[in-house]
This record gives sequence, structure tokens and C-alpha cells, in this order.
Amino acid sequence: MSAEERIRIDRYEPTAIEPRWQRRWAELRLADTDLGDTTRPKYYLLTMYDYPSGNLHIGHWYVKTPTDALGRFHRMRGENVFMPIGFDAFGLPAENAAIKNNVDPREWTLKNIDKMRGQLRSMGALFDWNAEVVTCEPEYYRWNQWLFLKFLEAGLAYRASSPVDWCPNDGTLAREQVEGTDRHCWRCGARVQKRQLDQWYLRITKYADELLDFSGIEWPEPIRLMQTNWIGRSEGAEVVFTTARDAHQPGGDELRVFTTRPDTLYGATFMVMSPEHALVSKLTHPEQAAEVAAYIEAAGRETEIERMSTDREKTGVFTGSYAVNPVNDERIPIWIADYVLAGYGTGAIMAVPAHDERDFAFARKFGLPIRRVIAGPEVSYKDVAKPVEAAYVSHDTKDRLVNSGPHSGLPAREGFTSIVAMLENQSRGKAAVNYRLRDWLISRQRYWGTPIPMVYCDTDGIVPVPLDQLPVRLPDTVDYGGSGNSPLKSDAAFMNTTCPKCGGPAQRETDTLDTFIDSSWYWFRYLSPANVDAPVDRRIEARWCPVDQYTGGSEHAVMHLLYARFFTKAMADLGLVHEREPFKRLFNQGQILGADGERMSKSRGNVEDPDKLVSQYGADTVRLFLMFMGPWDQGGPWSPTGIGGISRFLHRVWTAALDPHGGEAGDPESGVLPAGQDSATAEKALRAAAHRTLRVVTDEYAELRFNTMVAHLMELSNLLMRYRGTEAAGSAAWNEAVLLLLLMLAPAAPHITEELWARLAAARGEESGDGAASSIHLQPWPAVDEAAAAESEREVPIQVNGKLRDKVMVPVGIAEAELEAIVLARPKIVAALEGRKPLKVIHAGGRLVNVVVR
RNA sequence: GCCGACGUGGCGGAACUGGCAUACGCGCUCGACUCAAAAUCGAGUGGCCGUGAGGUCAUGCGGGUUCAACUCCCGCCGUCGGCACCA
Repeated sequence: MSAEERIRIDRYEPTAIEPRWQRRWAELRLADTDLGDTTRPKYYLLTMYDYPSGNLHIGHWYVKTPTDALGRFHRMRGENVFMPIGFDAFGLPAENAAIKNNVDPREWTLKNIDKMRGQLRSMGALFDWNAEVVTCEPEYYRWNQWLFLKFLEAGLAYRASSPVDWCPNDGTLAREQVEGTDRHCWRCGARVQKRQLDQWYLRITKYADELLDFSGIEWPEPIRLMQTNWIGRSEGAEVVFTTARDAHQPGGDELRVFTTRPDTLYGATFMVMSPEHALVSKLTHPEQAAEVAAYIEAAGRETEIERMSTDREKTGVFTGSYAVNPVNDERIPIWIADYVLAGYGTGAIMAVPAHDERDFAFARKFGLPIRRVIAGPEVSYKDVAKPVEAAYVSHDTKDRLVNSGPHSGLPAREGFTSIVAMLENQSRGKAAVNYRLRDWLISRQRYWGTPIPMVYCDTDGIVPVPLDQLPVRLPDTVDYGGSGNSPLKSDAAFMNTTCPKCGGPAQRETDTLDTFIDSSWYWFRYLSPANVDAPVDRRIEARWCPVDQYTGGSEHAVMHLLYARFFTKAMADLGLVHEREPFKRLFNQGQILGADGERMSKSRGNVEDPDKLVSQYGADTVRLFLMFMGPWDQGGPWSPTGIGGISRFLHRVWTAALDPHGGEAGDPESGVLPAGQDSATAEKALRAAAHRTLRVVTDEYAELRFNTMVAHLMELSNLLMRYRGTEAAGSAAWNEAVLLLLLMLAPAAPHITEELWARLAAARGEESGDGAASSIHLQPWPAVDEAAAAESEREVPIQVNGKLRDKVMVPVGIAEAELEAIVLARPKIVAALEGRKPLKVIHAGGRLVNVVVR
């Protein structure tokens, strides 16, 4: 380092030191994790990988730099930290850019990745780039295909025809990718339609019950709730109704329904099928045919039209047929209505208008009978015949069944079990569980994704590509064509192939996999990214999984985070991994919004670029500012106001470390010990403050409470500055406090602390100052000296009737009687008592005294 | 409509299992340094009353429990997020 350079950076100039240390850490291989090291406990720290949009905004910093601080903290605590990074590189933006600007999606993506690597490095984060995963590379996606084929073999993947959500621009969508009341596409916002299509599915529903079990993982309650609600388990019964014999049909068809209230079975006065139900045409009476056809046609169109309100008028049409209620052999009419959904339960319901609001509204509108079968608080069972004014929906245990044959008089809960038992005896129903969760539709009619490794042969049907022929490579160029058609269809060379079974001509599947497949197992791949034998090295996985801490946004609650859990369980059942849960601890950081309070997006023009801030203040300041803003799980609108305070703080740390004896011109107290302190008491106070800070800061790192962590370090640096230039400055206690401050700050602000650590070592004559031998980031996390941290005196607030009146300094551990005597003798307390005798004196464990009078 | 989170100075926010409300920072006011400005440093800074000591009110609103409530309970209001007729 030249003399000029030394002088130039004797003022804290972050941009002059940060790149140098980043290079140094790379040379020292600080971030490279030896996964085989068993001498230290492992700590797998994962932050959600990003889509390579080509530009890092402040939100990326907000997610990643506190995660890095956490990793550095765990490293200093002696753990073997693995913090990989990669790119979620398949997806629509690349393909849309290709269509719009005629660029190659692969080139576009790789160029973006390259740019983002540079931006990510400017954070000073210790990502292990050796483990990098890029999902659009055949080395990665071949394992998507491999896993798909394994799932297929195990019956976890299947092809089926069913009504699917279809976006006119993006083709088929998973259920989770349809948003809002108006059912629009999560990507392009277009209104989604229903289409009957043959598509590939993954059987996530097989794991519904296990996915409801969160024992053993520490996830935020809101996420667990969202997943629980999404899975939507409900317990009830399946009841078999039989169609009645009629002039136009023989009857005897089974019409199954699912209900959560079998106890209300005697109150079923009609049935409703969804318009898509398989029995619709069979059960439609010829006289009703025209009306039914018109209704179904309208209902099909309905999904394309505005249907904002859930409480819009009920619509429906009578089929002309009847069914027989299995418990009382009553004939009830069968209707068709779109308020019954095809995809839930059996697609048909028994309607109990007296005890269901929807059925009630329907019955009112179409003049269908309403029969009370549960007596509520307003209707005792003497006047059960009273007309029902509104649906009575309740699970009150005091409610009793009425009008229910042999079950009348039973409490509702017992009615539930006795009616189910009766159905089971007669084989006309059984207890059943239903889920809202549906199987995961994974076919996509897009180019930029993983080709589904299946072949269609005229002789052998649908044939999987043999594992040893993977990967099925994505062709380089295709005609992206019109919307909704798989672009791969346009590539004859790709599509035309031979059948793996008979060798005859065959066609490849031209749909690609949902890109959420990529992120459903990527953390496994980080552990052995170059492995050519299997997606995961099971031995490494055994040691390193589950991920100890995962950080990312809560917007992934019911997509990525649920899929990842499903994949882990499925892969465990296939013997590919040991663990059944992917992420032991999850932290959802909040989201940084634009200055306008809206989501940051290019189209809104409210994207905040961190590079400007970094060149002005340095990476450390930006990192610290983001941590200091507020609780990490909160996020909020972006505002750089206040970043100057962080910058000033780091300048003070710099000054305290390098210039302890300096003083402030114009400050009368500068260099003077506080009144009543000599240098011994000052040094004691410094040590006590440093060790107490260490105690709380250690906790705050571990609990990811970065905002208060920074505040406590500020307090310590303020105290050091108060003693700067006094006799205490430069003492052993001072030096200890400075080193502790640097060590505590190191995970959050790694560059400045490394620079100061090296300079102090050089000043002590220990080394050259380049930090080669003893990077601060290789130091062990310091231990609290409890004796030093202990306080001998404490200020005790004194209240009279709960109002603060005085404070007094007393020795720690003073006897209550003694303290009470001191308190009652205080002039302010005597005055506040106004001669009244204390009724009692409350001692809050030596932390506070409250004198109660009158 | 159902589920969930949140509501504290001018602003971001702090307060552990009930125990000094407003830590830390921003902003603002005044002062020091300067020819001046910036930067830096120092003092002050919740509202109201008071020259002052001090008093009094205040954690979305209204009740309650308690010696003591931002914290616990009941009832409202508001903001944000999730779900969308799930039988």
C-alpha cells in the first residue's frame, strides 16, 4: 500500500477498501465449504434462489445480506456453514423476451446470470459459488426428467383428462397459479378459462395428511396456517343416494355425495349436481333437455365472464329426475347448479336448506321445501314445525336432532356418528375425509422449460424415455408460434423420434414441466451439483439435510414451500433421500415496496437500484441500513432517509478504533471523564457495557433480530466515543471493548471490520496488515465474561400507586426490608404519600418498588 | 363473508415470561468550528399547564382484570396479507 493510499484511506472510505477485501476472501476461500468436514457441526443456510431477471434491486439485498450476516455469525460460532446460491433459470420472461425481441432465451438468460453474479458479489456475501446450480442447463434439468420418470414408475405421476385452468396466453396453469375472485393468471393477468384436456399430474394429494403435520419443523405460524387452509381437510361422510325409477328411466344409478354434516341427512330436501357431473345427461328428463343444455352452455361461458361476487344470485335448473334419500326413502328432486363445484368432493351434494346458507338461498329462490332437523337456541324442539327464517349453521354441542327418525333427540355430535353407523350397516355410505388440495398439474405449453420425457407411439401408446437416454434436450431454436400451442410442436426434428419399445416412428411429448419442479428439490442438488449418477448424493444428503435455516418471502406459502415439502416426502419414499422435511427452520422476511408503497416492478418504474447507494456509501452501510430499518419480517416501503445515520455510525467505529486519543474541538466535555468517575471506574464501566452488549447481541443474531442488534452496537460505540480522549481511552478495557465491537459487527459489516482488525493487528506489530493470517471472519465468536458484565449497583424506580415518583441507586441484591426503609425515607416519596400510611409495598424482584396507599 | 397479521412521537421503530413507555436512528431547533457553506461535533426535542421544581395527559377507540397493562380479557374501528359458493 502506497503512502498516499494509506493517507487517503485514513478517513473511512468504503469504496476504497471493499473490493480489496472481497478479492482477499476469495483468495482465502472463506466461502468454500468442505462438505466432508465432520469436525464441526454443519449449518446449511439457504436463501431462495432468484429468477435471473438481469437486475438486482434493493429487495434482493434486503433478503440476502441479513442471511449472509447470519451465516457469518454461525461460522464464527464454529459451525461449518454451507450457503450456496444458484439461478431459477427457466421461465416465462426469457421466452417472452425471445418472442418480443427475437433473442435466444438461453443466451438472454445466461447473460443475465452473468450480470447478476457480479452484482451479487458486490454484497460481500459468502456464497459458495462452487455449488452453483443453473436450472436451465441440461446437467440440471435431466434430473427433473429423471425424477419425473421415477415418480411415474411409483404412480406419483400420471396423465389424466380433466377440466383445467387455461390462460389464453400462458396455457395450462396449476390451481395455485390462478388468482383472485375474477380468476386471472398470476403471470399475465388474463382471465382464466376451463378446458377439458389431457395433462400430466403429480399426486401431491397422496401426502395431504402428512403435509398437515408440521411437528419437527419450526415454521412461522401464518405459513403453517396458510398451508393447512390450502390443503383444507374436512371430515364427514360419503352418502350414496339412488336415482328413482321413472317413466323416462329405470333408476337405480348411484349418486354419491360428500357431506361434513351427515347429522343433517334427514333434512336433505333436494340434490344438486355440478354442470360437469357425469350423470347430467343420463338424468336429464327429455322435457327438461333444452333448458338443461342452455344452462350448461351458459355455465361454461360463465367462467369467461365477470363473476366477481360470491353472493350473487343462485342459478340452477331442474333435471326432471329424483333421487331416494337412503335414510328415509324419500324422493327428492335433482337439480343442476354451478354453485356446486365439479372438482370438489363428488361434484354433487345433498342440499339441506335449513342448515346451509347456500342451499337455503337456492331453496328460497326455486321454492323448494325446507325442513329443520337441528334445534337451535331460538327454536326448542316443541316448535320444530315452525318455518325456517334463515339457515341455522352451528356446531353447538347443545343442539339436538329433530325430525330425524330414530335419531331425533340426540345431540348433533352423536347424531353424526349414529347416522354414519347406520349408513355403513346398510352399505349406503361411510365416514370419509375430503381435501381441498388437488393434484398438481405440471404440463405447460411453453418452450423454455424441461421437456417431459415421454413418447407417443402408435403401437405402444405412451412410453417413458429410458433413464439412460436422458436428458431429452431442449432444441436450440423453435418457432414460438401462436399462444396456447406448445412451441416444441413446430420442431419436427425434436418431435419426431422412435419408440424406445418397438423402434417404430413416434412423437415426443411437446409440453414442458412447470418450472416449480425446478425449485422443488434444488437444495439437494447444491450438495453435489456435478453428480452424474443421481440427482442427490445420498451420503452427503444424510449429513447435510434438512436445511437448517431457509429464508425467503411468504408469497411462496402454498406453491414453492408446499411443493418442496411434497417432493422431499416423495423422494424419501423412493429411497432417494433420508429426510422427510426440506427446511427445519423457515424465516419469512418482509418485502421492500417501492417508495410509492406498491410492489417494486419495472413497469411501475419504482425499482430501487442498490448500486448507486453502494458506490456512494459502501456495501457495509447499505447492508447495515437494511438490517436497521425495522424487524426483518416486516419489510415496508423503501426510503433511503436515515442511511446517513448508519454511515456516521461506521465513521465513529472507525474513529474509535484508530484514534482513541483524539478529541473534539469545541466540545467542552471532550476528553474529560464523566463527573464522579476516575479511570478505574470508567474502565470497569466500559468492560461491563461491552460484555453486556455481547450478551444481547449474541441472542439477537441467533434470533434474526438484526434491527435491535445494530441499535445495541450503536450504543456501545456511543459509549466508546464518550470516553475517547480520556484517561480510559487506549486502556486494556478500552482495547477489549473495541475488539469486541469489531467482532460483533463483523457478520453484519464485514469489510470495515476486516480492515480495522488488520490495521489494529499491524499496529500491535503482529502482522503486515493484509489480514492473511487472521481474518476477523476466522475468529471465534467471543464469550461473555459474566463477572465483567455483572453490575454492582442498580437504579430502582419507585412508584406510589403505580405512578413514577423517584429513582434510587442501590446495591444489587439489597434486602427488601432495607430497600423499603430507604424508599420510605426519600423526600419525594414522603411528599407523595401526604402523611398516608402505606398499605403495602410491592417489590418486583428488585427491579421496581411500588408503594400502595389508601 | 371466512382465516391471519398489525395499529406506539413529525418519521423508521424499541420495550424480555405484565414492572421506568418512546431505546437506537432519522428529522427538526439552538450552539461550536468556518470569511461562508458543507461535513463534523455538542445540547435539546411526545402533548398540555408552569419562569422553575414539578404537575398532568398519552401506546387506534370503549370497557374490564391487576398494586401495576403497549403487553392479559371482552367489544368495536382501521390498515395490510391469504382464501373465494369447498358442501
